Parts: sequence; structure tokens; C-alpha cells
Amino acid sequence: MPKSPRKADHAGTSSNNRLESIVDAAALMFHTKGYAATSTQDIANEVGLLKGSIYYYINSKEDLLFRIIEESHEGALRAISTVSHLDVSPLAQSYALVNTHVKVFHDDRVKHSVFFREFRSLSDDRKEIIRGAGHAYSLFLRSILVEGQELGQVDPGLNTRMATSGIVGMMNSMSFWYQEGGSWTPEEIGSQFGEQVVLGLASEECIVSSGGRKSLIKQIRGELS
Amino acid sequence: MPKSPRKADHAGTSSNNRLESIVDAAALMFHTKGYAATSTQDIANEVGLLKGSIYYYINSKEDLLFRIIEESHEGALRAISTVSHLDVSPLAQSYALVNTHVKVFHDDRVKHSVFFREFRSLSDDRKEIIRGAGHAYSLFLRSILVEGQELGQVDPGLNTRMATSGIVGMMNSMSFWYQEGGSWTPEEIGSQFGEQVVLGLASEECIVSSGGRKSLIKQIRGELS
Amino acid sequence: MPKSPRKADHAGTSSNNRLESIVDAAALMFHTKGYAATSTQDIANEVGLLKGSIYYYINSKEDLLFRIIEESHEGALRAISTVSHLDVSPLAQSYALVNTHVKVFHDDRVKHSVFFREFRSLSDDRKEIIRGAGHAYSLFLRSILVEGQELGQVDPGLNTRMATSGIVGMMNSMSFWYQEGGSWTPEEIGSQFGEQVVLGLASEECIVSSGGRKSLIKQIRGELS
Amino acid sequence: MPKSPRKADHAGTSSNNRLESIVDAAALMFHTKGYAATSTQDIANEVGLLKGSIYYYINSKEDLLFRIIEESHEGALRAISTVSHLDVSPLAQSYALVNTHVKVFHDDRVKHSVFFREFRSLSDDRKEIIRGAGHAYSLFLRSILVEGQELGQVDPGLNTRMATSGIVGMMNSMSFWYQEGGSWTPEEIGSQFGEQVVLGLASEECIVSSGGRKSLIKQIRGELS
DNA sequence: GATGAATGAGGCTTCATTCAT
DNA sequence: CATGAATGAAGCCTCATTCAT
Repeated sequence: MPKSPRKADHAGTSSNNRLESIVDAAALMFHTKGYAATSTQDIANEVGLLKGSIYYYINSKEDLLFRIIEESHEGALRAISTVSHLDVSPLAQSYALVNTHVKVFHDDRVKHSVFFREFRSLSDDRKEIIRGAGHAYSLFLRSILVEGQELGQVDPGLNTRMATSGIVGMMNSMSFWYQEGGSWTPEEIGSQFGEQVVLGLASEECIVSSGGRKSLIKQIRGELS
Repeated sequence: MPKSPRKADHAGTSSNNRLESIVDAAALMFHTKGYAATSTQDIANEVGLLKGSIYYYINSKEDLLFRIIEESHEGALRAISTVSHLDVSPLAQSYALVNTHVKVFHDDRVKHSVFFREFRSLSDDRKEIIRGAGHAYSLFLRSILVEGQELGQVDPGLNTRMATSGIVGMMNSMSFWYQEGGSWTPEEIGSQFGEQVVLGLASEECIVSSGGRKSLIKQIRGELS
Repeated sequence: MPKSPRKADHAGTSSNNRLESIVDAAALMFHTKGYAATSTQDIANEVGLLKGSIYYYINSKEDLLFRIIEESHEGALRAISTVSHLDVSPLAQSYALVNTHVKVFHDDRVKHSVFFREFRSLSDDRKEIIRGAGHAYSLFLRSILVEGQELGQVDPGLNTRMATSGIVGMMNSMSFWYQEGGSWTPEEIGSQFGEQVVLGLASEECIVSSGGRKSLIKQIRGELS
Repeated sequence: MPKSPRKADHAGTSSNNRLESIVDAAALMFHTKGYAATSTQDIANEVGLLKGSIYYYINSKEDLLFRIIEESHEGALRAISTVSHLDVSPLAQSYALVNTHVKVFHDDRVKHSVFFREFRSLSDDRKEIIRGAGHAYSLFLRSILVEGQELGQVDPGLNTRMATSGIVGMMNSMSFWYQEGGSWTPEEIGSQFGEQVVLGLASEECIVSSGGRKSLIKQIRGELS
């Protein structure tokens, strides 16, 4: 909690570099060792400052976490925005969302992982701030699925809320294994995950009318290109 | 394991209750606040002991984490064991694994969540101990998928390793949202997740030859009943 | 300090064995690891009891130290007594004292070492108790030296108090190296130390009149046999 | 040495004073109450800092002990060095060593005492470090005695190893009584101890050829002046 | 901007001791 | 006699944070 906002608010100043490098170092260490196990000393060492010096840039260790989570969050919201502007069918949108998510995750792996794993360490106030915007993601995906059901593209028996949880969970879990997956490009992952997800959602009629699974996927990829 | 095992080895004694209640209290608090943010004081308070008194039962705070993770782990391995003894087709096995996982997770939600989220806080030695057995899970699922491909049941274009990561990730992510999902029974979740997963994996031929998606699922449920 | 003498006073009872074995175990561990570094747990383990159980025999950990020191002390006092009853010349008495000391030390190495090294850990009250009797030793040696000077046997220029400190210190320092000296018998040590001490003390006239250093030693050994 | 040298390495900086005063305070308390019985609190109080604050200067309580022992050790080694450069007879060298030892001890009484009495409290690693250099002292004295025997100055019947133990022990035991001996100057002690030691070692021929004990001592003092 | 020094609170752990059974 | 369980005090150490320079 930003008790006393005496100092630190260097947005846009020339010291932005320093602040950024502090935030980045923090993100990397929070990702590697966890928020609680990372000391301000660790972070300062990484940037070549002394422990006390980083308080010129921030007000508290939690500030760093919040900033990291905020940044990662913006990426996620950009993903929503991008996808929501696509003028395609619901299934194609869900495919696109998975794809974009993997891409966005990849581009900011570290911070996204910190977001996913250390969200809990935020103060309650800040949890609320993030959560507010956070639900948007699930709501957006769910709205796609609902629309898909209305249009008959998505299996009508599907509990859309539950499906959303599963899909979001699958994507977020990348935080835990993405490092090991050095052998796959984000495109490959996005492609396969998109396919699995879509095929798991699609209604019988949709598949039949598309001429089968392969054709459905091909058709979706066509829509999106 | 900590230096010298001077004390604390009350396995099987009549004081098991106390130890168990300490472990359970710890699990709950680790789940709620995180391992690092939970103090031994917190745990002791919860059980009605003094901070120092819990060291009559354990040797270190990390012991508690280890015990919790071990216990949750055993559950997971039992799940593998159960499923691997089923004499059914690969797709039915993957369905069963997802189902069982959800059930097992539900039965020991708290400890499973602690396992998934706080694994990192273990000492390196202990990480290794758990990890050793831990890979078994992914390997098992993957072997099912590979067999499914060989039998033509699973989409031949699927990268099984990647698919495994996604499925396991989806299931593990329950740690993050299961609490909210008070409205669904584990059976419902297992059922829908199993369905989505299977449909996302199945090959074109498999679906066609089963007479469509609905039929495939029905057939699998038949195999398993 | 024996706060509340509620229990523990089993002198002469049949449980003497147990008490003795506790005291002995304690002595050994205090000698090996030091008083502060030895826990009651350690001692109890050694005797095959539980930590709490030894409090049936003693009132406090310090009791053990006190008992050990007392016992070692008695040995030292017996040495004085023995030597003081010898009807020989002062130099022969100092020779005998050194000799006896080495022997007595050897016979009760462990407790003597604890006495010498852990005396400081006693409560002030008990320090006083031991010290009272303790000075006797130095005083006795010094009285021998003084008498030696009066009789012309001991170098008249010698500061007897200082000499006493040195000699006693040399003997006590056995606590630190005796273990290593597995190659020498206590007789050998006593013999050489006695010789060095006596020759360091003897007056010119005494040596001359005895016919030299060798003769003096031979003569002293004669007196004592 | 403790796990990770995260901080504390202020050698040579301007804050040396603080570190020194902490080390000195620690030395005094370790000397007075013993290492184990001295708390970091005690030390901090003495220097006017908070308990935790002294960790800005050190990494562990044992660091303090080690530093103290190291410092005292250097003094001892300087003593060897000084004496070994003297171009005098072996007996004169042993006289000089005793003398120098007393002087060096006096100059750094407190730390020397801590060294002698609390060596055992060091970690095994550090024990080894000190011990390595430590044996040098005994070896040096012994080599003097051996040379003395070869030149006929030292009693040929003497077991040099045992004599070394006794002499070193006598000198080290100053830790136990020096405080009381406020009435003697280090010169007086060194002088008498040197005399006693030399006379206890000298061979019959050496004394005779020097014209008696007094003459021998006078001659040695001549050599050294 | 950055440093060095210090704070103060809290965390984990140990241990002598007690006591009902 | 001995156990098992618990107490309570203390100990070592870590760390986010502050602030004068």
C-alpha cells in the first residue's frame, strides 16, 4: 500500500531507464525465486545499486510487483482488444484469442508468469484493481462462447463458464512449463492449442457442415488470414 | 532433510492426531496466504499451540510443506495407477484420467493446490525427490496419446508432448479457480473437461467411425462404466 | 541454583546407578562439545532416557555440571591430602604434587577437564563454593615453595605466587592436549614434569650440595620411594 | 563460512571503527562470559546498536569469534617470526619465546584468551584453518628443544614433545589467571617464567660449563640484549 | 541520484524445564 | 520410574524501509 506518496513518481522523466531496469530485474527474480523469496537486496545487486537506493524509484517492494502485474495486464487487455475487433465467427475468435494469448505471453513471459503466480502477494486494494480488469478476460472469452452457442457453432450442452475456466487455465499454465518448451515456437503452440480448443468446443452440426474437423480448422484459419 | 533428525518422528503414534491437525492447518494457510507469507506462529495459533511447540512434531517449517506435497502426490500417483489398470481404448483412458484427476483434486483440493503453487519453495533435494515421481504423470498421459496415435484414435498431426503440457496445465489450473466454482460438482467438471479434451484430441476417422462427436463420447462413457 | 528442592536427592538410594550414568554421560559430552553446546536431549539420548526423564534425578542442567566439578574437585583435594602427609623435603613435595596431579588427572580426565574448562558456567553461588576449596590447591603448592625458600632449597628470588600460577597452569593445561598424548603414560608425564618443575625451582646451593641436577632428582625420587 | 556472502565486507572502509568496536566488544564479552553465553543482543547493547544492526557488519556471530581468533593468531605468529630471527643459542631462544609470548599475550590478552578458550566453538572448517597455522607454534618450540639437545644444551633425556606441551600449556594458562595477577608486569612474568623454563630444560653440562644456574641465566640475558 | 548506516519488526528454531498420566 | 506433550523464553538472523549526507 502506498502509505506516504512522498516521492517516487518519475513517469516520463529521463530516469525512466533506471526504473525500467529495476522493474525488469525484479520481474526476472520474482519469476525465478518467487516474490517473497526475492529481497530488495537481490534486485539492487542485479541493477548495480545499493538496497536503499532503489527507494528513490519506488515506494515499496510491492510497488514493483504491482507495476509488473500492471504491465503484463495491459498486454492481456491489448489481446482482447485485438481479437474483439476481428469480424469473424465465434469459433474463429476463440481460435484467435488462444493464438494471441500465446503470442502475448511469449512476448512478455516473465511478467506474465509473475502475474499469474504472484498475484496473491498484492495488497487487497491492488488485488481488487487488477481483478476488476482481470475478469474482463474471462468474460470476453465466455461471451464468445455464448455467442457461438447462439449461432449453433458451439456445443449447446457446454457450460460456458466452466469451459472458460479450463481454457484460461490451460493458457495460464504456460507459466509453469514454457521454459522447458524451448523446442516449440509460440506459433506452433498457438496453432495446436487453438486447434484443440476449437475442436473441443465445436458443435456436431458445425463440424459436419464444415466437412469435418480438418476442414473446420482450415476454414477458421482462412477466416483469420 | 534437515541436519540431524534429533526428534520428531511420530509416525504411527497416538499423537498422530496432533501432527495431522498441524499439517492440515498448515496446508490450509499455505493455500490461502502462500507458504512464505504463513508464519509458524500462524500455524501454531490455528492449532492452539505455542509457536515453539509445533517443533515437537516437526523439524522445520519446510517439513510441513514437504509432507503436504508428498501426501498430495500420493493421490496423484494413485490416480495414474487406477487409470492404467483400465482395459480400455486410449481415448477412454485419457477421458478417465481427466475425470479421475478432477476427482482426486477435489478430494484433496487444499494440498493439491499447495503442491502446484508452492512446489518451488521446497529445498533442492526435496524438489528432486518429488520431481522424480512427478514426471511420471506427464509421461503416463503422453504414453496414452502416443498409443492413441498408433491405433489411429488420436489425431496423427498432434504433438503429444505439447498436448500433454496443455492438458495437465488445464487440470492443474483448477488450483486457481476451483474455490470460486462452488456451483459445479467435481463430476460435472470431470465430465465436461473429459469431453473437451477427448474431442480436441480425437482423429477425424475416429470420430467419423464412431458416428460423430456425441456418439464417440457416449461410446467412451460406455467403455468406462 | 537449586530453586525449589522439591525432588531429586537420591544419595545412597538404589537409583544411584542411573544418576551416575547420567552424570558420566553429561561429563563426557560437556568435555567433548562444551557445556553450553550440550543439550539435555543429548545427555538423555546417551543414557537411553527421554529429555524430561532426567529431571527425576536432577533439578537442573547446571546441577550436572556442579556435580561433575565437585567430584573432580574431591580428587584434587585428595591429592593435596596425600602429598601433605608425606614427611619429605619441600622440593620432594612439589615433585610429588606434580606427579600425583598427573595421576589424579589421568584417573578422572573427563571430569577434570570439565572442571577446568567449564567452571565459568556455574552460577555465581556455586562458583564461590568451588573456588573456596579451589584456592586450597594453589595455597598448598605455594606454602611448599615458601617453606622451600625458608630452608634454602628453593631459589630465594622466585616469586612463589607467580611460580604457583605457572605450575598449576601447566598441569591444568593437560585438559587441552592429554587426548593427543596417547603415547605417554601418566607416569612418564608425571616424571618429566616433576623433574622440569623441580629443576626450575631449585636454588643454586641446593643443586650444588646435591651434587648436580641429576643427583638432586635421584635424591628426591629416593625420598619418595 | 556461512552460505552466501551477500553483504558485510567492510574491510578497509571508513566504517572500520564501528566494526572494530563491535569486534572488541564481542571479544570482551566472550572473554568474560564465554562465547555461548554471550548473545548478539549483549554485543549490540555494548556498542549502542540494535541486535539486528550488527549484521550490517558481520554475517554471523561466529564470524566475530573467527575474526577475534584470527587476530590473536597473527600476534602469536609474529612472535614466532621475531624469535626465529634471533641469532642466539637454543636455550636463549626458548627464553625469548617465553618472554615474547607473555608480552604478546599481554598486549592482546582478551583476544588471546578467547582464542585459547573458545577455539572449540568455531565451525569445523574454521577450526581447520586456524589449526593449520596453529601447530606451527608447538613445532617451532619443539624444533628449538631438539636443536638444543643436539648441541648438548638441553637435557638429552627430555622428551621434547612432552616438554613442549607443558611449556605451551603453562603459557596459555595465563588466560585463566592473568586477570588476577594485576600485581605483576608482563616483564616480570616473562622473566621468571623464562628462567624456570630454561632451568627446567638445561642439561647438566650446560649449567656446569656456564658456571651455575645464575650464570646461565645471566649469560642468556646477555645474548638477548 | 546514490550511499552507507541504522532501525524495528518479525521470522524460524532451540531448549531447559514442567507436569499429568 | 518414565513418558509424552507442552511451555515460554530466548537466540540468531533477515529484511523492507528510512534518512542524513
